[in-house]
Amino acid sequence: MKSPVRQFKDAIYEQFARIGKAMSSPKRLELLDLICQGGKTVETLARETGLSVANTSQHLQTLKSARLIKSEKKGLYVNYRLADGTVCEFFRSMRILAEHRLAEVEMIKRRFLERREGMEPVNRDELLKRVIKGDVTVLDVRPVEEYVAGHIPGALSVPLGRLKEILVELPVDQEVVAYCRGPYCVLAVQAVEILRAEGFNAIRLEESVQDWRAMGLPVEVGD
Amino acid sequence: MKSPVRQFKDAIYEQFARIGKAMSSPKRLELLDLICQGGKTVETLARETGLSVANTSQHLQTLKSARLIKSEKKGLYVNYRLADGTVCEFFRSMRILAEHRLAEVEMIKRRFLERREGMEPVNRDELLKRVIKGDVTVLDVRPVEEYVAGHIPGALSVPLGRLKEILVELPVDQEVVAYCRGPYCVLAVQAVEILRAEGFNAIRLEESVQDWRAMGLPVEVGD
DNA sequence: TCAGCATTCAATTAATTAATTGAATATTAA
DNA sequence: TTAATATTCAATTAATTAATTGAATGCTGA
Repeated sequence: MKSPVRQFKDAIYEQFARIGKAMSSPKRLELLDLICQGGKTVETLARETGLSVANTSQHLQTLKSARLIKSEKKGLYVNYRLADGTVCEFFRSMRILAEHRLAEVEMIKRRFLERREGMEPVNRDELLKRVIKGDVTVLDVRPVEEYVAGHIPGALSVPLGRLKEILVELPVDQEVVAYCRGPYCVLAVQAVEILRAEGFNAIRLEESVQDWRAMGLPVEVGD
Repeated sequence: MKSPVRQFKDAIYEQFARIGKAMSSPKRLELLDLICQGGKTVETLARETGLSVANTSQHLQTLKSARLIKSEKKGLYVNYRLADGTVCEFFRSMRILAEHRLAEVEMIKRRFLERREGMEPVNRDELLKRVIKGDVTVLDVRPVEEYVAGHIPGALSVPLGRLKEILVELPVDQEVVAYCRGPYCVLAVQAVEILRAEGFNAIRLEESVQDWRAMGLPVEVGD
């Protein structure tokens, strides 16, 4: 028979572990990361992650039962969104801890990016300063909904698929900075490749809107 | 065949999930929480958590392979300690997220404490101010090693087991504040019970040294 | 009311993980 | 060298979890 103190501790740590369990599956983390960019339907999330819809739905329910996300039925679709802004901050702190403690993360990133061009070392603080100052053209290459849910002030919404159509409207004399969902999203990498092929002086900003917000900088909502 | 982008994402989120997996077991979280208080041997950790030594050792190796803790052989004993102060901060942010999102945590705590006395509502900010100002007697009722690893400046090390011997040395006119490993550790609760039974005006500080540090307050190391 | 669609549920299989036990290893002191 | 002790390893069992499939539910517009 367990002592009351032991029962209490077991019960408490079991609760804490609900968060850990929810965040112990790679696919669930990918889903959560996507949901940090704004509410999404099951189908959208399934498409983005390469999971089956049924499997996606199950993972979402796991996240939901850990109270990390909420769902809301809108007509035919179910929209999943973060339960709370603090969940996004927590996910970010997990990402940062992993980057900090697990050298593998940096290795995987380097191995992936080294074949792709446009990834020469950039002075990130310097780049951020120029973005803040507004003397570069900033492109948000995520889907429009994510731009609407929150973007860097002054950024133009140019989803990757529409980038080519829009090229002619960009000022040729100004540097172009593309950003997406963060360091592990490849949309901005691809955007920079396209822009450079067209002769633009383009560069990628690794930071996401969430990083931007975490740095205490203002985020613009809507279009 | 998976696309290179998918391979990249799978690899990255798999790394993130290492942290989540390590933190998905209640017992492992309890071990990690204990290690946040300072380095400990396998045996000590096994005793504190009620796990078998072999089982404790296995959990510790899981935490170690996620790079959350480090081990160091000291003679006959193996000492496990945090890999990094940021791990403790991360654990704390998980605890706070759980408290914030999971109403069950508050319920479990209330249910446990309501039978125990000395838990009437306390103005926590007010209490903290008095502790900071130093016009109360502050007792650190954790084991001595934990006190040595870091304690609230001005606190006296009085491990729970030795509290009764030391009672006569306490000033009777001053309020006594006891603290331990945080809100889910019961040492300070028990200390307050003993102190009150002896006629002291005693109160529990829920905050741990880690909370104290996180609030930007100084922590004293050594004795 | 019916057809079409998004999502969830239920059942199955495969894979992973926790706990237990007893043996093995490594260090220290006799 | 040996005995004692702390820890880890290896093997087993029980439990949990992920992915898959096909059926069920529930909403919308015809």
